[in-house]
Amino acid sequence: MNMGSKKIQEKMIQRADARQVSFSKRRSGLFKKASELCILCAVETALIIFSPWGKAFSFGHPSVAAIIDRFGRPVKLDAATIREAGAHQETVLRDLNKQCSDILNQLEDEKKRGEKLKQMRKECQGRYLFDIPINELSFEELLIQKAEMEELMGKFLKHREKYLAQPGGSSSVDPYGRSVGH
Amino acid sequence: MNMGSKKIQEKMIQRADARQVSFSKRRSGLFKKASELCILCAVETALIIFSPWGKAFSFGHPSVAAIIDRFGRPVKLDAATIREAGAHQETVLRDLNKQCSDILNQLEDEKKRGEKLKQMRKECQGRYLFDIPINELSFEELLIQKAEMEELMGKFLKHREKYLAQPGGSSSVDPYGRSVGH
DNA sequence: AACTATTTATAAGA
DNA sequence: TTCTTATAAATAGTT
Repeated sequence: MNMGSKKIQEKMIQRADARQVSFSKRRSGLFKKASELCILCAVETALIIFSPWGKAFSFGHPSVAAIIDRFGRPVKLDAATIREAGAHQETVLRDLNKQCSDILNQLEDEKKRGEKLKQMRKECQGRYLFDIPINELSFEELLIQKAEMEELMGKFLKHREKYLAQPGGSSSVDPYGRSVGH
Repeated sequence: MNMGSKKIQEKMIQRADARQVSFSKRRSGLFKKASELCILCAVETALIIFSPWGKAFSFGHPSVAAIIDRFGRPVKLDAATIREAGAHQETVLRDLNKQCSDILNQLEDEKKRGEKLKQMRKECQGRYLFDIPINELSFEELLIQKAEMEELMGKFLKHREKYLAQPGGSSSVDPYGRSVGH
């Protein structure tokens, strides 16, 4: 029987290979949850994970450094701070959250698009198997494929641009040059 | 219809009250996941969340400060705090971490225990309704109950042992005295 | 990496 | 707020 996600464990997973796999899965799950929390609830979050081999994985919204900075400062909750926060935070967070949202959405789109491409490739192979070479695809079909490829490339570039332009959110490299885990 | 956990959202929850509730739930879920990751996969993790009102919630194994330190940034602790905490801080945090871990895992046990107790009470009531007072439970039944209690206690002790043998856990209080959210 | 049986998380509703 | 419940999401073991 496939045990599925069997009852929650309460101690270290003993088998090293299973532990490594679980680490991968759970790490990615944790990053996803953290990202969702930021987006859904308009909060700021930093998450740092050190693998057993000392590799750091991090996520930060708006950035790990910003959160750590803020964390290292004594909590300031005077009237002025509250006013200030009330006036600007909602707006700023809304913007950042939207950017984050967009990226997540685009990720979904890219996934779908990837599936489409895979499907298309499969169909081409299918044609070939039925003795209809790819180069006999109709001109219209080729145009459509070209347009789709271009759209895909465009989206990808746009996505990259946005990512690079963005000050925080989930970055692919943090201020210390470590890679990010999701 | 109860919508349950409807399809994942991709943007900020609009209604403030729902957002607050979701924040509570997801924050606690995130802390739980982080704690599980630490325990199951033997890794070190720090998680900091700032609510929209500036309140910090943190989790760290072995401690938030240790992780931030390791992450490559000097922890901003003022001299007074450091002197005050002195050589014992790490140890104290470790203990607190352990306690927190224990609580998480004991929650499950306690739930079970509660169910069992409820069941037992129900059975007793049933007996009473049939005019068989509790104190007339057969000797065998009492023995069984005693054995069950002992099994529970044994489980609890074993569980505790396991944790004490373990080097770290999750923290309930950070170096700045902020409360932890789970 | 993909699958799937299960467990866990959680959005609404009471 | 806490509990319940329907449903979505995560994930351990398998292939």
